[in-house]
Amino acid sequence: MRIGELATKTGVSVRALRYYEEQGLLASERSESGQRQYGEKAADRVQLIQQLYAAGISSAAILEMLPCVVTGVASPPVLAKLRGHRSSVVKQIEELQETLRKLDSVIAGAHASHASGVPCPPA
Amino acid sequence: MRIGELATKTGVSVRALRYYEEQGLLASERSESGQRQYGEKAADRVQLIQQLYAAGISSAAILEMLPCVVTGVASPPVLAKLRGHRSSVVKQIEELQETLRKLDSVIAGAHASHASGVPCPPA
DNA sequence: TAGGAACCTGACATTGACGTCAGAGGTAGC
DNA sequence: GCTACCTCTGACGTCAATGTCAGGTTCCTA
Repeated sequence: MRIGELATKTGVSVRALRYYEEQGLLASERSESGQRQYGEKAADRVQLIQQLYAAGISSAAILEMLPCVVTGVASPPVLAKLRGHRSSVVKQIEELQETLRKLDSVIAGAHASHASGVPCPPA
Repeated sequence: MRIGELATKTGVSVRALRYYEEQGLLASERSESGQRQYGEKAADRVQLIQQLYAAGISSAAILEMLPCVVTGVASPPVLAKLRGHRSSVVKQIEELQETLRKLDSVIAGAHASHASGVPCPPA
């Protein structure tokens, strides 16, 4: 498929896909005329990239670990980095859960101002 | 306390603290000579701000919701936004958990390349 | 009271992941 | 072959949260 189709299929912009290629994260064949051609696996890879981005992992780090993640095989040094990322992801999850608790407590107690008219009472 | 102490206490840079004030997120008293003075509650607020930042919430949105989070009281329109943020936080957590599973499967299967010598086998 | 550390404001620089635009060429239905 | 849409490269713009620097003031300790 061409880049536009991959973009709509994955919900990622054309610009972003070209950026991924620029960073070495996403490969493409080229047609006679120079247009990018993607296979079916490309969509999965794009979503994987997005997922790693969402975990706060930089494109350089993703580049390093991507083949390992895809194949499920990594050497010890890379493995150490993967473990580092793992623990940072765990930490992020914990922090988000804490944030969630705070938001919930606000939401739960918020009925108190139904009639106040001000968006937030003064702190 | 002065800004440097708050910075070391919270692990947030002096520049960031001034930025928070600029955005209206963090108030300070000023000494006779114009230096910022913070009370004890400031450290908690800074950590709360960081937490919300980490949840991907913009400074404008934080500004809007911060008094509510602090006081535990919000009006219906703000409440709706809080719910929106809540669900985005939930989604983030789910995505991170999925990422975690993938990282774990790589880490679990990675012994296979102990002797290979290459950081990552070709995809 | 001297001098270095900490603070002030203001402004420009940086980083990463894109957005956007220009100008040119490719593709596909009619 | 016309037309509308898609794609190409290259380059500059953006945005948010800082970093960093300059030039000056304030604080604290010996």
